[in-house]
Amino acid sequence: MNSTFHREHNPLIRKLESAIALTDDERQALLDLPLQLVAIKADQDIVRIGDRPSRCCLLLSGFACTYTMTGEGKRQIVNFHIPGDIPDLQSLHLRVLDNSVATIEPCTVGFITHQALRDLCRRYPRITEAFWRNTLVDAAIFRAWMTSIGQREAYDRIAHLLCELLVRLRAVGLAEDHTCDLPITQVEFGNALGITTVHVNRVFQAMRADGLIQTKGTRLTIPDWERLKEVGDFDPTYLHLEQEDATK
Amino acid sequence: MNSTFHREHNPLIRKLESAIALTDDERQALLDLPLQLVAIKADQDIVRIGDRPSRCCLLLSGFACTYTMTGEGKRQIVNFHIPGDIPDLQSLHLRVLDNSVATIEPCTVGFITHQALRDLCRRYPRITEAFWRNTLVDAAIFRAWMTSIGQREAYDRIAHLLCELLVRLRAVGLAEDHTCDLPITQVEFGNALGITTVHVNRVFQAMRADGLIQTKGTRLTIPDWERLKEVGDFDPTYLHLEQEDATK
DNA sequence: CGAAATCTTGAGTATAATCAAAAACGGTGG
DNA sequence: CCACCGTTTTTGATTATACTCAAGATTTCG
Repeated sequence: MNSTFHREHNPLIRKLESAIALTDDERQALLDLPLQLVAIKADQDIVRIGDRPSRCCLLLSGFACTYTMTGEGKRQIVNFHIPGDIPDLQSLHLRVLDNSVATIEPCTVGFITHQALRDLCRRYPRITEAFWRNTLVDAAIFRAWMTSIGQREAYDRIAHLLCELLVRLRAVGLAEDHTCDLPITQVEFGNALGITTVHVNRVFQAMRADGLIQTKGTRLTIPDWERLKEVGDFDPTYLHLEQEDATK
Repeated sequence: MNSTFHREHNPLIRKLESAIALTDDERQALLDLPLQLVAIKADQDIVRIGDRPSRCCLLLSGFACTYTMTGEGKRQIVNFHIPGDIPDLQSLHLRVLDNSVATIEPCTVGFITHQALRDLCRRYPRITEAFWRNTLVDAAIFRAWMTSIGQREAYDRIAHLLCELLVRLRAVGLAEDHTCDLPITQVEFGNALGITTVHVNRVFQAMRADGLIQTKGTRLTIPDWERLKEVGDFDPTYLHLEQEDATK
């Protein structure tokens, strides 16, 4: 549980390298980061709103999500997380968490102390920039989701989210060209898109009937990527993936 | 137009100081930042989606907003900006802008080159942190808006936004306890909240009838702050204002 | 195999959208 | 100071997307 496995840092390093070229020193410093590895069951909070954490969590395997709750008990998922993400990186500079992070399926996470991250940032300003940049891409995703939730009808909204997830998964090698494993339930899609589960279900059926998506179990296949992109009004610019091939 | 007026930096310095205590050196470095002052008319884009800017804009006076457009031409405002904000600070690390920024009323902005900001950050890591923190607070605002748009009905959504705006304006000295000047039209409220102008209007009337708000011209008065907070399910934590008095 | 979670279906309803047009407001210039 | 024009706000009638509630089917997993 408390051991440090350097190889586990790979998803993070891969993600940082997609934005900036790391020197050997910088890569080594990242590999030397002490990680506390923890396996977490499905549907468990990793961190909770109101916490004042002294560490961040690096998602190493599995899907997770960031969410908030209204006073009436309604849940809004504001982002999904895939391996390589640090869902609570903002806690490095914001004392109190204004959201919770939960697993969607069984996950392994690596906890990194703020102290270790601060030392790393102090020594390697380019790593600071890369981390900062990551939080800026998250913010861009928030803007895109807000636009979808505020302005698009449910059908297009779902199409947009599916496009985003496929592109993000491809960027970390977790999806083939037009198919991927999505452990997200219809309840969770509803929580993310601001629509009820019942309506998510009806829209999914319509999309299947229209030949836009195919599902078996958690496996999602996109028969016609161009058409899905068009329906979802999807422009991947906001994901700021520098290697363009991932977004095609 | 191209002159440098040190006194104009004040809104930025005030904002940074609300989060971290600046040393004299740091404050002086901020005062020495070269600013290109520009006056901009109402309803003009300051920067536009797709741009690859080489400078950021510091809002010195007036209201502005960040927005995106869907392919169908619908507009989503994702944030309002008040003096002291740097609406496009993310362009320092994300090459392409994925949103536009526009004035809402006549504004004065100060353009700061990326070069100058990078030099400043290199020399003063704590200023880097303060800037990073600012972008993290913006992201927190995005999360809060997403929750509102996705989960709250129009009436509560408007109440929540009015609470946020009043608290933010108080934090920069632009509002008294329970009243402020809001140059935001009902069209713009609709664009920000994901509801139509017609519906915004009907909800405003209901809120006036319920004694939740009073308006004359652009002047907004909140007769019962506690009740508005309750209706809007407003918890100011996400604004991460360290001086708590502003949020009461 | 069996319980729990997830997905699906149906009927009735509500919040908010749409479309169209009128009233009020705010600033400008004669 | 008042007339005028564009913007913003307001009103009305109709429609639609999505919600609610409730229950049944299916899948998943221990």
